[in-house]
Amino acid sequence: MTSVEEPARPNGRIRDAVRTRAEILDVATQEFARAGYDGARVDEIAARTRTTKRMIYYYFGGKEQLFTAVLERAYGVIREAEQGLDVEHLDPVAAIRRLTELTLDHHEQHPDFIRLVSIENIHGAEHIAASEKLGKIGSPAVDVIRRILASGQESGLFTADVDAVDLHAMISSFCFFRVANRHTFGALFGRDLTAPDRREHYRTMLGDMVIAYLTAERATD
Amino acid sequence: MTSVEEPARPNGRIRDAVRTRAEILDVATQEFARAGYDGARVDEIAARTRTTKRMIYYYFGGKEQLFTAVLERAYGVIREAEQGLDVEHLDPVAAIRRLTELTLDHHEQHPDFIRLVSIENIHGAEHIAASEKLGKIGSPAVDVIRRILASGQESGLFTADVDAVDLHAMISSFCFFRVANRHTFGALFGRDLTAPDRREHYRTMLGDMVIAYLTAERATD
Amino acid sequence: MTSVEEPARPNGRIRDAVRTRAEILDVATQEFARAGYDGARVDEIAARTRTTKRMIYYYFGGKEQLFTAVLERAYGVIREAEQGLDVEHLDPVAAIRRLTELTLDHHEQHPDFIRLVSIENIHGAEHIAASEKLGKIGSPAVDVIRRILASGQESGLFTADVDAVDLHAMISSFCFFRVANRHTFGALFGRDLTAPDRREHYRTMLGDMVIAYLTAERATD
Amino acid sequence: MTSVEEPARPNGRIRDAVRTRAEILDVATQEFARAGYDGARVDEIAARTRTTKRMIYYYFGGKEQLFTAVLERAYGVIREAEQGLDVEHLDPVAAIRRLTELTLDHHEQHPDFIRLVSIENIHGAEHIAASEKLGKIGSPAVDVIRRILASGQESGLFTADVDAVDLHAMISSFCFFRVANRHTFGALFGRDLTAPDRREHYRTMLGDMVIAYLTAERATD
DNA sequence: CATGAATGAGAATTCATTCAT
DNA sequence: GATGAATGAATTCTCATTCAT
Repeated sequence: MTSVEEPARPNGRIRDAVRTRAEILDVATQEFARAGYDGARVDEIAARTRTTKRMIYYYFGGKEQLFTAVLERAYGVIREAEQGLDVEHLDPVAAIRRLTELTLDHHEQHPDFIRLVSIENIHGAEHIAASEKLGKIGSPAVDVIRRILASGQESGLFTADVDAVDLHAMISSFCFFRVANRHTFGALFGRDLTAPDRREHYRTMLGDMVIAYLTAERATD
Repeated sequence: MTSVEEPARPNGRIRDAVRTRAEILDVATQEFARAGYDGARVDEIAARTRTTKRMIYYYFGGKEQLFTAVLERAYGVIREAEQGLDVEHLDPVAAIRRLTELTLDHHEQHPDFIRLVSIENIHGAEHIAASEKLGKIGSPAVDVIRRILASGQESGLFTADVDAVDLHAMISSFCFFRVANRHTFGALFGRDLTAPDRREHYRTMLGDMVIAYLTAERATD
Repeated sequence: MTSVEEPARPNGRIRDAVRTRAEILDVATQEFARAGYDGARVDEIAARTRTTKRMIYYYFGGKEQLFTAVLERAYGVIREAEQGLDVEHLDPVAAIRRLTELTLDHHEQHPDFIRLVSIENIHGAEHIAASEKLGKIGSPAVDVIRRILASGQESGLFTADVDAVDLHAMISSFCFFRVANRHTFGALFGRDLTAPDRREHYRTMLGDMVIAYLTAERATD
Repeated sequence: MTSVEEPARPNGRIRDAVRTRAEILDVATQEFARAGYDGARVDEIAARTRTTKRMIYYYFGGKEQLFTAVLERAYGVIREAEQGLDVEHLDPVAAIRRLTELTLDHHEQHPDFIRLVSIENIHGAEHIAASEKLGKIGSPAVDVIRRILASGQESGLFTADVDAVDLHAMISSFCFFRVANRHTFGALFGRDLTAPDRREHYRTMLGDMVIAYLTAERATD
């Protein structure tokens, strides 16, 4: 009889399989983010990996599915980060300000993710649609916003009757644009939206705007 | 002002050349916007034109230059539209609100332009850099904003010490995001940011936010 | 007669081996018949089996040998059926007619076998040549024909001086063609040679033809 | 001005195009006939041609369409040959005998065509179905048979009430089988159905059989 | 100015087979 | 006996670009 008592831990080969898969995803993320879906080369991805092109097909099935897997993992990372948001102990105004700052920082720290999302939009979000993992996953950030808004509205601090998803869109817009469109914006206006010495400026500006909006005096309906 | 009038009576061949060039640009705009730079096919562009593929090379030199020409024309159209902005007869608050509305409408009406800009950003704005026409062209909209801000600040209506380019970025962010990222946003949050029956909602929301920001009560520095 | 009985009580493993082997052959038969030798996929065969691809190599050695094994078993089935032919108690004319009918029926009932034979002919019968089991095995049907012809010629019923192998070829031709070429024939002539409601027609037609040939009045040489 | 008086004849390049196309078809016919659809290699076909693999895709679109074009031409050749059948000046019996002989000869002379038809049947005649040229084209041979049968039946020489398409199937069966299945038949029965010194034997045999069938004494219905 | 034919270089994908356990 | 992971070598197909006229 062969040894049946295999350790519960995966053996070396399986462990390698997991690592190889992750390595392919790492490289593919960079390559897709760098060149777009059609611009990325499976050959190039393979070359920058310790495995062969053949393994990409073995693990993922094809370029399309590889891109989907890249997206899935990228969104997963974002979700994890959002789950780590810890702002609800602050008062509503401070919480929103902190949230906008963290959102801006986070976008700045993940330019590849931003690019992947731009690319996926060029392709009509078809990979998200094809993914089982990525159907309406919502976002922890929206949940956080929803709770802060409820708290702020209850206390009368927030006068705006704004929806959490819409506010999330509003906040994300600037954070996303700042990174995604920095090349054309820089080229056309000569201003680098992601210059480190202007980061604080934009963090403040975005926070000011959102807070101003939420707390503005409003005529009684 | 540059001469907008075409020279009187170009002969038939020149006229055809102009028309052919325009036709190629029309089709190429759609095709690049649809599929991205690498996803677009020169064959496909040619096939949807009354001329042949050879003409694309004759007129533009290659795919790269064709894309640059597409970008140049697209930005030109935007600039022309911005030059038509007529809001300075309004009081600063109304002017800003009107400007945000027009900006939002304009983005919605030009999804292909939005896509081209996303695509150009994926490619690091290298075509803008290579273009002679598109160096730091700025934008008439920024000039308009600059003048409104000056007026509003002078009159004390605007308390914020905001820069015109930054405010332009802020306004554009939401308008751009709403169109560019509508696919992923819709897929992930189940909300169509460009649904016609929500357009008014977003116009108001964006205007409210910008106005709130500009007019917020501020502690004296 | 060869021993048909399996050895008493093979142990479980052997039994499994026998069953696994048979299962692979079943699936491989379908797959080769469906797609041809080169069109068949070892992966596909394995996937439709309860075992793995590795087992195919373990049991058969490779795709080539698997196909040979499929052929060997298919010819074996045919031979067994032919051995069951029981027409010699009939008078020669009735016996030939019955034989043609059974042959026609049998071909119709084994379209996969027909396809395998077509495929093997495309490959110049190289697998038969490579097989130890399939060297000039002849066919029980030919033996039956030989005996009927001898009887018919002896009694003067059959006037034709025909060879058993040739007559077998003649009978098989139509039965084979009717199944093997039904797709092209149907597509080109709009007639389905294997339509159930025409089966009786073709059985009669073939029998008539063979009988007419064997019993035709002939000038004395 | 450039010379407008181009000769009505196609110029050198076009002429080459026609020749190149024909050359590709020649080689592809051999290669597909030799190895089957899946066994054939586009690379191999290209290598045996004066052009490159790229041209095969330029001219035909792909392997599938190339095979279809090969089939179309092969069937075209057959039809042309059948249109040259000149047997109707003979009396019905002689005409049928001559027709069977010519059919047998023709199959023997076109083994590649036979193989292509076998291959197409393995693939369910899908390429014929996809071809615009090859939909129910029927066959001139059937028309000839139809007229001979009518004449023979009218004169009372032919007693059989046989349909022309069925008789064509019957005659073709043997001619086809003799070539298509010669490898397996030879391997299993040790008889070469296409041995030159047996050709006359089979021509006679087939003619005898068909004539016997058509002229057999029949009980009055 | 205009055009159909041509193409080199490369791209994604597949397949039978083997290895480590 | 049995198995999932791995893979080298091919295979089909594509694409931007240029040539001859």
